[in-house]
Amino acid sequence: MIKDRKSTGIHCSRCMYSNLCIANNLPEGELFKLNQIMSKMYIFDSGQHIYHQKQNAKYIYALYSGCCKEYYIDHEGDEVVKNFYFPGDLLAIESFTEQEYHFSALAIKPTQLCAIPKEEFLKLMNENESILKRYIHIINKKLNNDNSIPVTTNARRRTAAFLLNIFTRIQQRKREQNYIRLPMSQFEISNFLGLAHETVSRILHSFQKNKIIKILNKNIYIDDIDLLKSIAKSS
Amino acid sequence: MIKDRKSTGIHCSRCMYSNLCIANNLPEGELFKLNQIMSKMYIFDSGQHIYHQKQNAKYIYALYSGCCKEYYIDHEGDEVVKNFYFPGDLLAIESFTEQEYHFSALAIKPTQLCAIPKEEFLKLMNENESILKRYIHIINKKLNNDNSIPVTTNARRRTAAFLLNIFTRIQQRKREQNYIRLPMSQFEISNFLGLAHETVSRILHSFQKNKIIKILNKNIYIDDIDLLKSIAKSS
DNA sequence: CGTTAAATTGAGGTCGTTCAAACTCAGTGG
DNA sequence: CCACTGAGTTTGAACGACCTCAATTTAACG
Repeated sequence: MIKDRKSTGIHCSRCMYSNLCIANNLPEGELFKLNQIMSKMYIFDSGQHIYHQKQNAKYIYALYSGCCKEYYIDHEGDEVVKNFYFPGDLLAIESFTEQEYHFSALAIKPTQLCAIPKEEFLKLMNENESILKRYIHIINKKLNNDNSIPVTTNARRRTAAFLLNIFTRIQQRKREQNYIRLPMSQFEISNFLGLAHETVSRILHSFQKNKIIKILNKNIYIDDIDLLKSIAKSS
Repeated sequence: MIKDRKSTGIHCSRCMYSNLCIANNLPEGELFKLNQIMSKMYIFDSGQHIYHQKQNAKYIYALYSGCCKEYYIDHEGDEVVKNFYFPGDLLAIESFTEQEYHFSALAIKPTQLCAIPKEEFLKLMNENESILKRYIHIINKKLNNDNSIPVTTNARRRTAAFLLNIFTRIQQRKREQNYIRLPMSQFEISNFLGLAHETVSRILHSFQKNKIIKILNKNIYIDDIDLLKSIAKSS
């Protein structure tokens, strides 16, 4: 569903997550111009697609609320999850200078997104130094973080790194919370980590046995974050 | 060693690889300004460092000739190779908005680099739309290519994908060449692919046995690129 | 030509996968 | 309110890919 952004009352200056997003630290004039070009909100239910691979890419998106997964289907027909996105994250920036979206994006929670028209945004960057700097900074962070889970390590380490990554990102958004309500299934986690879903299940339960985490339905409580960190680092 | 770039006679307008680099398709005025800020050439022998992790990051670099590896040392003290770079490639862009370099870079061939001062370059991007567009395009390509070898696949597939990647990049630079002179050791390849170096050796020789490649010292001849491609795709 | 690094080859062990089956839980309809 | 359903998860067992360790051969370079 598409809504007029202004009618929703949503504005970067009132957004809880603007500090994570493009709007962070922008001078008032640039913030105003940025909101001018973001005229639309896209709203999706769980299970709905934001966009499909190879679809014409007119927008990038700032996630306002909810959660998405970005994925593609490989040659064997298996899903490969490239990333998960939370409020304040930008979607589709890897397709910014491309005609078509590289991946597909799907809402795994009810999700609202601010649509950023690429043409107008490029012009804004050209004319506003703070927006340019901010955008390049965001791309650079993506360049560094997307590689944060090493190419190859054992499954325990990958899984620990994943939990920490999600936990950190949720902590940044909601303060003082020692548990994660994982929005994605273990199957999706396994497709993200490149592991069998049985392996993910086994490792989560071995973490629980070692009193590192506690699993209650989809809630995961972090009991020993230091141990989790040491597992994520060392082999 | 550092040289004055002008004195070397090097200029984007005469560079064989400018089409791969920032200079691609720039209007003359922007090309001129770009060359104005690139006042220095950095020259290294094999085995010398371009920069070290955590070193103050004043420049990004355009590789003019030679070859580099980008790497870091993990918590176990093992080398993790993030990428290899060829003429026309940009180094250190992931540190563009950071104080310090994220990784270390080392010449694995005698190498010349055009140093691009970050501050001046940012100003250029702000004032010149073509340079901005071009740079964002380059970052986006990096974002997409760095993830081109899937998180997890079997060693055969990774190795095939690696050979194709290197082969394609060398083909782009030197026309009509059905062999690769690999500038990096099998040990470095294994550190890039996240495999044991013995595994890399075994797989290369299994490719040779299957008449996909021919290995002569460090030269690798591609005899059946279609088969190599199909290995890189399917599991 | 000699020294050292790089590559090859083999054997054994381990981690993660695959296949199969059982279980849990939320949602649906009777 | 309860049985049924199906997706998601758990658990077990066996296999196989890749790693590790060790020994040897080959290539690189002063």
